[in-house]
Amino acid sequence: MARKPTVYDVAREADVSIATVSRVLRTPERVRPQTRQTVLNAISLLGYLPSGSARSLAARKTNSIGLFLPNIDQLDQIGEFELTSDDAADMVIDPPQGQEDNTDSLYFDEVLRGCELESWRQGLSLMVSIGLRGKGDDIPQLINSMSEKVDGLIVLARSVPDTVLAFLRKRLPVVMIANAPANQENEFDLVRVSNRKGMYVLVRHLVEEHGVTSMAYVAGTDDSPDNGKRYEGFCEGLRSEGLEPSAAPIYRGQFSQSSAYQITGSLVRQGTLPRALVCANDQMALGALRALSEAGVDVPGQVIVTGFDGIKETAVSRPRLTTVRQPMVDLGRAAVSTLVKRLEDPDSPPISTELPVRVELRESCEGAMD
Amino acid sequence: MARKPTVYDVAREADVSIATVSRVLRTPERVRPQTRQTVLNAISLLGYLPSGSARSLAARKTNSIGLFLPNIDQLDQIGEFELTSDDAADMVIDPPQGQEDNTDSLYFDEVLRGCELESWRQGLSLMVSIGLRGKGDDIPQLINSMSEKVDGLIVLARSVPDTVLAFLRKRLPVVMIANAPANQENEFDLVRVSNRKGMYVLVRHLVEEHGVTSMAYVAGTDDSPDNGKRYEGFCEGLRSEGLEPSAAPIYRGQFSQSSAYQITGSLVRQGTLPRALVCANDQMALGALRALSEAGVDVPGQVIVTGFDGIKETAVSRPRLTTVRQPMVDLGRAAVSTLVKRLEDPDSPPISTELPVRVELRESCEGAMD
DNA sequence: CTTCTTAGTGTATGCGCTTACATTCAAATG
DNA sequence: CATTTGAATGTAAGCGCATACACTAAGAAG
Repeated sequence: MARKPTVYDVAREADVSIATVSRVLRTPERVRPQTRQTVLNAISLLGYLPSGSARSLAARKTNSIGLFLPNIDQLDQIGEFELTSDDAADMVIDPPQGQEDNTDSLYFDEVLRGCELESWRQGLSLMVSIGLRGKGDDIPQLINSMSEKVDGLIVLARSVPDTVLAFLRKRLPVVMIANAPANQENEFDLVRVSNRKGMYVLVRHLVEEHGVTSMAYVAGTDDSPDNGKRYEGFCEGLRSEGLEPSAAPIYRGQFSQSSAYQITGSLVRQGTLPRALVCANDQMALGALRALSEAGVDVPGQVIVTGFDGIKETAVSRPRLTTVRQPMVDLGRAAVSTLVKRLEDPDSPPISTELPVRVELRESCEGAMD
Repeated sequence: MARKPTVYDVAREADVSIATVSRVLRTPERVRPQTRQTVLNAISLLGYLPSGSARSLAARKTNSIGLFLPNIDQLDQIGEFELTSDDAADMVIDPPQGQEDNTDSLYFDEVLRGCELESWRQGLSLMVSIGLRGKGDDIPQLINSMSEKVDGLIVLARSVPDTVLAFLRKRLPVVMIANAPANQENEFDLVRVSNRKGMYVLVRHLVEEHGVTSMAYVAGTDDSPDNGKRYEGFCEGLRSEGLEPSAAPIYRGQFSQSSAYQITGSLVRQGTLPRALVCANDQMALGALRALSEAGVDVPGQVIVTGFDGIKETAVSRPRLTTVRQPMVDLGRAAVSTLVKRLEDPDSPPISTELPVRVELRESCEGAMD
C-alpha cells in the first residue's frame, strides 16, 4: 500500500483546488456538476479516503462517542495472546460452565447493541472500551485509550471508578446508564429503568394472583443501587398489600448463580423455604432454580421463584422464569440519544430518563399455567 | 464547559514551550523532572485533555481499529427513538421470544469481547459498527461512519458486502473473521475455527461411542462457508467409519430455531426420524429439541441431537446440548493480533489462522450419562 | 583555557482537512 | 454599454499536536 492519497493529490489529479475537493465531499450542491464529476472520478481513481483525524481536527469534533463497558474479571491477569494455528478438536465430557457468573456481560451486550444502533442512526461512530474499575489511578492509560478521541462518553454504572468519572466529567459530556455515582445523581445525565416499579408490580402480582404471603428477598450486593431500588419496590409492594416488609427475610447474595444456589440449598436443608423466592436478578433466580431442582422441590408448586433483568436464559430454563425485563436495547439507544442532546446543548440542565420495564410471567410463578 | 484547553494554554501556564508540554506527555524521560512536574501541574490545573485528532494527524496513525459486526435485521426499518421518561411496569403473560432467531448476535458478542480485550492489551481503541449487508452501494455513508478514523478493520464474515470489502481493502488492512469473500480466501488475512475437524470428531464420536449408523444433517443456509465446512466434516466423519455420506439425509434449515423446529416436526409426523440429528448450529439444535420435546420423543434415548457453536443456551437446555464449542473470545483476540501484525508489516503475505474447537459432550448425546 | 558533548529546551514546520474571504467571470440590470 | 450581482472557484489561515532542528548552558575532555 503506497502512501495514502490526500486532498492535494486529488486536487492535482482533477486540476482543481483542494477547497473544491473538500466541497465536493461536504457540500456537493455548491459545486458545478461537471466539476463535481471530475473530482469524484479523481477520488475513485486514486482510491482516496479522507483522513478522519484531519477532518475532526478542522471541525473541532470527532463525531464519535465512547462507551465504557464494565471490566471483564481481572484484566491484569490476562496474558499474551499467541497467534498459532491449530486445526484440532478436543473432546470434553460435561464441560463446566466457565463464566456462568459473569453477570454483567449478559446484560451489557444488549445495551451495546442499542448504542450501536442509535449511533449508527445518528451518524456517529461508536468506540467501546473496557472499564477501569479497580484501576482508578491509571488515568494516563485511560486518556491514551479513548477519551481524547470522542466528543462524549456513555458509562455503564460501576464500570469506571468515581474518581476517574469526576476527572472525565470535567472535560467531556458523560451520560450514565443505570445510575450515577453516589451523591451525584442530580449532576449527571442519566438513563435508567424503573427498578422500583418493576419489583413493586411483581410483588403485588404474587400476592394478589397467587396468594403468596410468605416471601423472601434474595438480594444482590449492597453497593448496587439497582439492588437498592429493587428492594424498595419489594417493600412497597408488600406494604401496599398490607404485609409487613420486615417480616420478609433477606438473604444476601452476590448477583451470582452460585451465591443463590448456596443460599437456596441451605434454606432447603433448614426447611425454611418461603412460598416465594424473589431474586434481585435472573442469575440468582437461576441458581435458586438449580438448587431446588436438585433438592426435588417443585417450582412453582412448592416454591415460586422470580428473577429480574430478562436475560435470555430465563426463556430456556426449566421451568421458565418469571422475571422483570429491562428494555436493554432501549437503554443503549436512550443513552446515545441523551448524549446527542447534551452535545447540542452543553448547558441545559441534566437529562434524566426512566424507561419502563415489563413484568414477564412464566411458569416459575404459575403465571402461564393452565 | 469553556473552550477546551490546548497545548498552548498549558505551555503558557507552565511557562514553557509547547514542545516541552508535548514531551512531558510522550517522552517524559527527556524532560527535567522539575520542569515535568510544573507542566503536569499546569495540565491538571487546566484540566487539559490532548486532542486525539491532532495527535493522530501528526502521528499519521490513529491507534484505533474498527470492527464490523453483522447487520441487525433491517436497519432501514428502525425508526426514530423518542426520549421519554416513563416510570411504568406492564405485565405480560408468557411473552413470545422476540429475537430468538437472531442467530448472529449470540455469537458475535463474545467475539467482540475478545477484540475489546486484545485491543485494550495492545493499547488500541476499538470502534465498532454495524455492517452494511444489503446496503452495498452506500459507501459514502460507510466512509463517514468509520473507515476514515481507523488504521485497520476487522470484519465478521458476511457483515459487509463483498463490493464494499473490495473497496475498503484497497486502502486499509482488513482482517476477516470466519471467512473471506468467495474466491479470495488467499488474499485476506483470515482467522477462523476448525469447523471441518470439529464436525468430523463429533460424528466419529457418535458412531464409535453410541453406535449411531443412521444420522441426518440439518444444514444452515447455502451461502455460509461455515455450513459448507461443517458438512464436509460430517461427510468425512462418516466415510472414515465406513459409512456412506450420501445415505445420510440433509435437511435444509436457515440456522434458525424455527426452521429446525419445523423440519423436526415434520420428521416426527412422517416417522422418519434418524437415530441422530446433527445440526449445523446450536440454534437449530435447540429448535429440534423443542420439537422433539413437544412430540414426546426422548432425547437422547430415541434421538440424539447435537449442535455447533457453544452458545450459552446449550448449557441450560433440557437436555443439555452436545455441541462443538468455538473459541469465540479467542477469535476476536486472534483477529486483533493479526491486524496488529499486519499494521507492523504491511507487505508480508496473508496471515491465516485456524483455531481449535472443542467438542463438548452433554446429555443430548448421552455423553455424560451414567 | 579552549573545544567537544550532552542534556534540556525552544522554534518552526507540517500532518490533511475545513472554511472565511478574495477573486473571477458571466449573466442580469439600469 | 457600464454596473451590479451571484455562482463557482481559488487562496490562505488555522485546527492542536509531534518532532526535526537549532540553540543554550554546563560539564567533560584535551
